[in-house]
Order: sequence, then structure tokens, then C-alpha cells
Amino acid sequence: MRISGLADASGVAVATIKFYLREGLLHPGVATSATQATYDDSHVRRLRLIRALTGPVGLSVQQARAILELVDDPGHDLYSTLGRAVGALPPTTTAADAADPDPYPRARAALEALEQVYDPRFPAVAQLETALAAAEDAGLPISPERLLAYGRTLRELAAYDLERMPPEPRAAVEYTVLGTALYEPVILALRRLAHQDVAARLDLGQ
Amino acid sequence: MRISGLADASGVAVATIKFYLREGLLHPGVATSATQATYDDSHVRRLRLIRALTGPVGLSVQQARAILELVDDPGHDLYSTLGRAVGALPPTTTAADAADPDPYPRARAALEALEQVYDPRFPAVAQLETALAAAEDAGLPISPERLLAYGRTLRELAAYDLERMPPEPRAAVEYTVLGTALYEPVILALRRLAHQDVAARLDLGQ
DNA sequence: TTGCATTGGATAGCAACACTCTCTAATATT
DNA sequence: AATATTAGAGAGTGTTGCTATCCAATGCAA
Repeated sequence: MRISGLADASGVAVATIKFYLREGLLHPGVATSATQATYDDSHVRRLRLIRALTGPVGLSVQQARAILELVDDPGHDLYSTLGRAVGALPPTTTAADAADPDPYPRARAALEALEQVYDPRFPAVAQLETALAAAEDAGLPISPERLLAYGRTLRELAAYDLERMPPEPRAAVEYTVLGTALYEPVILALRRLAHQDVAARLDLGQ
Repeated sequence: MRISGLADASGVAVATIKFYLREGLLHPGVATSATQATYDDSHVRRLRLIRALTGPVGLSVQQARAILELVDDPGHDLYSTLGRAVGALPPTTTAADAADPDPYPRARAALEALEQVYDPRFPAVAQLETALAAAEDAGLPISPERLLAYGRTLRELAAYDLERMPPEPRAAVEYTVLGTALYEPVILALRRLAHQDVAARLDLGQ
């Protein structure tokens, strides 16, 4: 398959495919001459993945590249690979000042209350801190009880996810990394729909 | 307080405040002369909210304006106000073709399985459909069982949220609209941390 | 009251982003 | 032989979220 065939098969414009090649999101085809290369099904699948990440998931090209690199070349332990995947996902946070003895007070309190194992260098800790601070700044602070309720519920979901992890390591990394990214929009949509469902029942009951 | 005082009090640059005024995110101060206006605490609070929405929550200026307008001027029923709020939130989806008899097959199946009340015009339905289609395209389809598990759990969380809704209508709208937007990053961060916690315990157990 | 600082308001500029277009020389295809 | 397509590189485009510059009017301190 040549580039125009790949464009047809994937629904992505030739110019855009060339852009992804240049940006290193898509592996090159096999060159058959100075002006020709052939592409196969792996390119079609990869393009679908790229479009899913840059489209519905809302990643930038940079973030998508980071995720794809992790899938292509995962580390050996799940814990740190997950950490790196989350670091590539929005919202982007900057590392805390090394001199600060307690850079994430809100997040630390929440995680201690939940009795969760965590590493302060893990990006999601900073993300949690930032999100909690933002809610506070906006005048809607999250109470410890609510945080506990949220945390417990989400931990159930996480356990559900990891119980269903494929046994083969390579597939496991793909499952966890892509699952983190791809399932988040589903979770947000379901939460929004659940709110509306509950609100509708309340309105009807009035 | 003049504009430079507002800048000091909020930590937002004068030029940026002017930008928000122009864009209609921030209400004007009270003009005291042709070249002077005074700002008060309501402007400081609003700026904090704007920064929370455009920063950690990741909204564009356009989206933030839509949310703020809803908070300023809510409708009377919670259900439709929530609908409009979700419509302003990412991921943005386009309306389905009116001719299509079943524009959201995946979302419909999920919501029917969950026995949830929903309106197909509600933006989160399209968001769910898009997210489910993206997961499929990327090669990680979400099984009906998983969707059911996610949906049930998130419905519990939604019920928890609405139980704690303030009684006063105006405050209720602010709570639901801002809570939808502001708490989402918290939920994502908690989910990511829960995954890592579960993964760490698995690694240790090996 | 003189003179420097600040203000509101308008306009222009800028850097990042995700493409998209154009061009060229080398090949394929017919 | 004529036409189309390709890889690869570079420049151009439209959008976004500020940021900088200017101006004339005003405030305020000496």
C-alpha cells in the first residue's frame, strides 16, 4: 500500500500522514525506491490510535507521541510505566520546588486518609494538588469526607480495571497506558450523564 | 481598588485583566471618570474562578465564558442547566445528523443497560458515543460489563454529589455547574493514583 | 500648577499549535 | 513518451491566549 492507499484506508489526508511521519508519531513505511514506500495494516491501526488520542482524548501531538513511545517501548514494571504515562497526560503540572518540605499538602492529606501507597514524584500527585487548590480558589473546596468517598469509589474502579489486565506484559502495558487515556473521557461522560439522571429524578419528584 | 490593585490582589497581570474584560469574562468596574474605574472583591473572586477554569480545568476562554454565563444567569430547572453546562465543557462534539434514526448506538445501549433517564440531545450522550467509538477504534473496546460497572459506580458518586447540593436555587446551580467542571480533574487524578496504588500492591505481591 | 504616573480603551504583535500547501526531483504507470 | 504519483522538506495558514504599545484623559504629589 502506498501513501495514498493509506490515506484512503485510514481517512487521514496524505499531508497529515506526512506530518505525523515527520513528528515521529507514525513509523515510516518500507522504502522501495527514492520516492516510494509501502505501508501496511500496522500503519492503519497506528493512525486510528493517533486519531483517537489527538481527537476525543484531546491530547496534543507532543502528548500523544509520549504515550505512543511508552506503548512501543515500555519499561518493565507496571508502576513506573503508569507513572510516566500519567506524566504525559494533561493537565500538565510543573515539578514542585525541591526545597519545599511539603509541596502537596492537600494531596498528601487525601492520600493518607485513603491509606494509599504513593510516590510524591508521581505526576498525578501534583495534578491532584492543583485540582484541589483550583476548587478551593474557585470557592468550592472539596471536603475530606467527599475526597474519601470519591477515593474509595475510584479505587474500586481501579481494582476492577487491573483485575482484567491481560497476562502478557506487553499487552498489559498497552492496556493500562491506553486504558488510562482512552477510558477517561468515558468516565467523565458517564459521570455527567449520571448527574443528569439523578437531577431528572429529583425534578420529577418535586 | 483600581486595576493595578486588582492585579496585585489577584496575581493576574493588568494586560490580562483587560483581556478578560474585553472578552466578557469579567464584569467591568464602576467607572469614576473617563480613565478610571474601581473594582472590588467580586472581581477578585471572579478572577480566581476564571483562572481555575482556564488553568487546571483546561477550558478555553470561550468555554469558560459559557460556564460563567450559566452561573450568572441560570435557568430555572437544574436538569436543563446541567445540560447546557455540559455542552460548554470539552470534549466538544458536533450535533448528530437529524436524519439518522440511531445516531448514538453505543451510548444508547449503555444507558439502557443502566436504566438511566436521558435525552439524546444532551451533549454528554454524544460525548459518550465518541469516547466509546474512540476506544474501539484504538483497539481497546469497552465491554458492556465494564460499562455497567463504571456506570453504576459513577451513579453512586453522582447521587452523593446531589445529596449535598445546597438548598438555595442559585447556590445549587453554582454547585452543580462548577462542581461538574472543577471536580472532574480531581476525579481523574484520584483514578490515576488509585491505579498506581493497585499496581504497586500487585508488583509487591509478585 | 506643574509634571510624572496611571488609567481605560483600542490596536497590533507574538509564540505555540496542528495542520496544509507548495515545490522539487525522482520514480510509476499507461 | 506522457502523465501521475511519491518522498521529503520548507513555508504558509488560521486559531488561541495572551502581551505590548499607544493614546489621550485623568490622578496625585511636590
